[in-house]
Amino acid sequence: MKLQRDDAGGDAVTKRATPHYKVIKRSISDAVKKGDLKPGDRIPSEAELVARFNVSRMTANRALRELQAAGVIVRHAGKGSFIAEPAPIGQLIEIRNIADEVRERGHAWRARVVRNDEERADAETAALLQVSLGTRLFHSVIVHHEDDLPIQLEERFVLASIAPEYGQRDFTRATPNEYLTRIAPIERVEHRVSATMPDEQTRTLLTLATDEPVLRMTRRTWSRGRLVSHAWLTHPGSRFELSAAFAIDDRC
Amino acid sequence: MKLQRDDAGGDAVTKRATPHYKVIKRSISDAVKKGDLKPGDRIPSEAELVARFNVSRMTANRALRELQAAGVIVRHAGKGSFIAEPAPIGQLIEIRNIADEVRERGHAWRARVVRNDEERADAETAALLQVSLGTRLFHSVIVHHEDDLPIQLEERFVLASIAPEYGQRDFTRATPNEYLTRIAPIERVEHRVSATMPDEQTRTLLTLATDEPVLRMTRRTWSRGRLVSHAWLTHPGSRFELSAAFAIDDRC
DNA sequence: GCCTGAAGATTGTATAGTCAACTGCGGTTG
DNA sequence: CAACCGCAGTTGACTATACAATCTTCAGGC
Repeated sequence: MKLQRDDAGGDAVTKRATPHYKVIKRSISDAVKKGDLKPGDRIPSEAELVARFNVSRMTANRALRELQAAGVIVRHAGKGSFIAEPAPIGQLIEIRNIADEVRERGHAWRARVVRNDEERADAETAALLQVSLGTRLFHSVIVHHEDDLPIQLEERFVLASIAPEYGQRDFTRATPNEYLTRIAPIERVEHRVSATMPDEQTRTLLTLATDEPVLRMTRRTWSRGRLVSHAWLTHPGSRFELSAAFAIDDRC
Repeated sequence: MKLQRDDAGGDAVTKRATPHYKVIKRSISDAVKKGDLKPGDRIPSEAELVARFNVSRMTANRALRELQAAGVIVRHAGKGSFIAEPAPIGQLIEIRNIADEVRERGHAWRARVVRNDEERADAETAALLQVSLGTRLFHSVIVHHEDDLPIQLEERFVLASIAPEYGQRDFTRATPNEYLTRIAPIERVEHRVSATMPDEQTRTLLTLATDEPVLRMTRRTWSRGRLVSHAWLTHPGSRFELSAAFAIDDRC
């Protein structure tokens, strides 16, 4: 007695039945969105879903397991499944690759390499990269343009041992970020964003007005257990915005 | 011929076997981290995993399906499974509730409510909330302190119809954000972050030095299909940083 | 040479059942 | 009364099998 994929409705609609596990997922996350189910509420057990939707337990299990992975519900063996507290930890903002972002807006991305030298870590840079004095580093300064308008100043320090060819790369074609993510699998990234007033050199390179503040992002990346790169990404406050949208639907 | 949960090793270790599907997931994501598998590489099919790990196809399927959900691999019926491109869209930054954040740092959170009035939408606010002129709104201005030091100015407009008690709430105890997320299920949130110079009132309320820039976050939230709140969250550039760390391990 | 169609590989979905581990409850026992 | 035991409900992990949809490959026919 096999279900033939059109069991639920039974009437018209021969086009394409939605999978059973998705039907169950939707029925629950819709109830959450409508407010019928609130955080802490108990939801039907797998056995009850088996009876109500006429599916096997594996199918009900898959629906609930995916809802748990999405953070919609929490489950506990022996007790049951319950609606989760709503995203207790705040929202997320997306940080993109500057070149992709510019191109996606339909503009041309251009980069001017101000410097790209190999040097030995002094007191300051050794602290930044958590290495000992004299460690070989690359130090690059690049200005990124959107249609000839400078929108990002990138100053970056990279461990020479992890990226020996960094000094020879042509960063007018692909960003250091693109190069580094390709040669070294990134294990961890840390971002910090703050608003400051630029120093004289930054003001010149980004052609800023005298009173214009900048949005400065500090990005550190780890690979194979080591901190491999430290970058300051500086944007004119007037010509750049970090932005992101987050929709609950993504979780269902 | 049932496997008794200690099949793999067979020798010591009676403590607690890791589930088979997790063993498979780790073996693949470890190979990605070590660099043995690179983006675009083909990984064993479900049938091959069945043979290699001596599990049923459903178990191999679960491992691969979860790796796909995590964005580690991409799968295509008829072709096979392949290592995904490395997070093609950038990293994510976390945006937290200001009160939680302050408390987590071990400091006291305090709020001063500068105003919290009901008003009718004028041209400017009607545009912000995408409503018609004269719609009833609440308009609140709150200064958040970390141990008596002002760290956030929150100016917020809220649809009165969705939160009729907003004007009576005591926001020195719980933030508007906490209140709103409790009474209305949030469907969508949009954030924009930029660096600007503050106006005179902002400078006064946050006790800023004359040349100090601010980090301004614009947050809009939707509930039940409507834009219900528009907020400007303004931080002194010198006393606040958005930050976030992202580890690949989270996906496995 | 080129189109067609069959076969095989691969993933997607689903069923039916098993054993294990955890939780809460009620009844039994000391 | 309190401690213990066992049972029912629940989730977690797994097996074995089945059929459908999609894609590749290759042989056969024109």
